[in-house]
Amino acid sequence: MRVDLYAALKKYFGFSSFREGQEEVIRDVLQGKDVLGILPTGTGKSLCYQLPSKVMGGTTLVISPLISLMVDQVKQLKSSGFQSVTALNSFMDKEEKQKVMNRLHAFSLVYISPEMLQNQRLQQRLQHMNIKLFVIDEAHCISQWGHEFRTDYLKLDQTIDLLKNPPVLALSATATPEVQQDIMNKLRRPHMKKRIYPMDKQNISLAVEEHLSPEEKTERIIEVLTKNQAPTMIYFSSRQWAEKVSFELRDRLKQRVAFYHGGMEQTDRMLVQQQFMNNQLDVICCTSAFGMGLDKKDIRIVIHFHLPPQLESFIQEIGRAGRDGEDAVSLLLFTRQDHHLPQRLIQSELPEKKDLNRIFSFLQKEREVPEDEDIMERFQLSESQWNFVKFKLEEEGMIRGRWHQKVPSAIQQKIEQSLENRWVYKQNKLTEMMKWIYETDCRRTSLYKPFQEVIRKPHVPCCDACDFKLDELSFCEDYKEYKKSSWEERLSLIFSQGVLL
DNA sequence: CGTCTCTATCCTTGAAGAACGTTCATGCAGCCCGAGT
Repeated sequence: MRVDLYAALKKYFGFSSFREGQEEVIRDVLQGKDVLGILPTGTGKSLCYQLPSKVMGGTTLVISPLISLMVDQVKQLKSSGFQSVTALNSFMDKEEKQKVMNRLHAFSLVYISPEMLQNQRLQQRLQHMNIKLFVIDEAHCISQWGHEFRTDYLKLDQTIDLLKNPPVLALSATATPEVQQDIMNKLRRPHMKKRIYPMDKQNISLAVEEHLSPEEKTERIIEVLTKNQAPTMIYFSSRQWAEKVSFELRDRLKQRVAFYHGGMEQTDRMLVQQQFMNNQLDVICCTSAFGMGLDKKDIRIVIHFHLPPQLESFIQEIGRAGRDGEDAVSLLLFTRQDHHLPQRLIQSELPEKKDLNRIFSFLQKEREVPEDEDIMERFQLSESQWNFVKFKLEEEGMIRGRWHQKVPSAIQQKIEQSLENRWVYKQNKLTEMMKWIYETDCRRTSLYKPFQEVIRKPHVPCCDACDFKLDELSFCEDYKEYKKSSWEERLSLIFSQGVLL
């Protein structure tokens, strides 16, 4: 198929040139290749499937991890003139869903969650459609969330088969070679065309500091944010701490501070995010719930109050700073005890060997698989722990719906082995993170080395091991600009962004 | 000495009620039946 890509780009999107990587990915996709695209945030990953979808016709299916991401995308596309776009999700009422389902073939872009994709009715519907392209947005979720947390991410390969193997495009902003391989393995597409672009941020200075206690960390944050006033994110691994520190900061800083985590009401979450976007809040104390799909360009400071469980998470989180290309800073604060928290999180995520054995012998006796809640209650398992076991049993064909078999010892051993591997993997990831915080050589080099061969020279002071001194830093954002604007301007800003629900 | 933890989606298999499109499978015990000794 010969297409004038530039004409199409101009016609449908109004741009006259591509950003780095877009054209290469699109050409591969149009040639029907399976593509793994790792493009840095802000390069417009969505264009990589939106343009092909226009050119190829038929339907492009986009797997997306968050309803809010899907809704944003659909809203944005519709406002720029793309009509045949939809997002199937649980927020739709029955009627609307039925309506969309009946004319699903008429949509050129369909956004959907991996969970909903497992719906049998939907699968049957999709089987008889002309699916031209299967896109996985935020594809690192396959590797990062698929194994325990959202195991439906590991079932995508089966669905792709069911759809008679359309070309697959997996997109992400951060993936180590290891994660890239895992994505390809889990999709059972070992020969994807790799389009990998550097992800080291040349405008972020890195600093790590050891402290003696959480209180000392808090004092340090107050010190830094008193001197530097600019949009700031502070990452926590605990909801409680996020709230606690946000109250403390609210009392003692000039800046407007709020917290954000997954335990909050949807409406509160949206409110906080919108306020932060509109510069009505300066500092957000958040857990990892905040960030994916966040498109604020002028975040200047990202602070880590706790240790992320792996370097990938850390890189993703600091990558939210300085998307406008201007100078930004990452500061990680740790104490000698801090590895306990990620350690406990790993434990709560994976079952133990004895849990496995108890489940196996239970299935030996029982006829039916109980409801998820019942089995979790019975064996005192977290959702992730049961998800892990359940998926492994399904993968081996031991469970299908309500039915199950007695698990032969060979398969028991196989599952035990994969559990063991997973423990080792997670443990190693944490160790890698720990090693990095005690690193004495250049932090930039050691941080990005696992991701890419060549690390580019930063445009800003590099890191605290090189030439960066946090105490000499002085961000002083000018908030006047916003405060001056009239209520009409502010209102139109709010309307143009739109709100979910 | 005791502390004590993150991330999201979906309610899918219905069965007597209007609007194209589609249609399928699991494990196992126990029973019946017919063939071979």
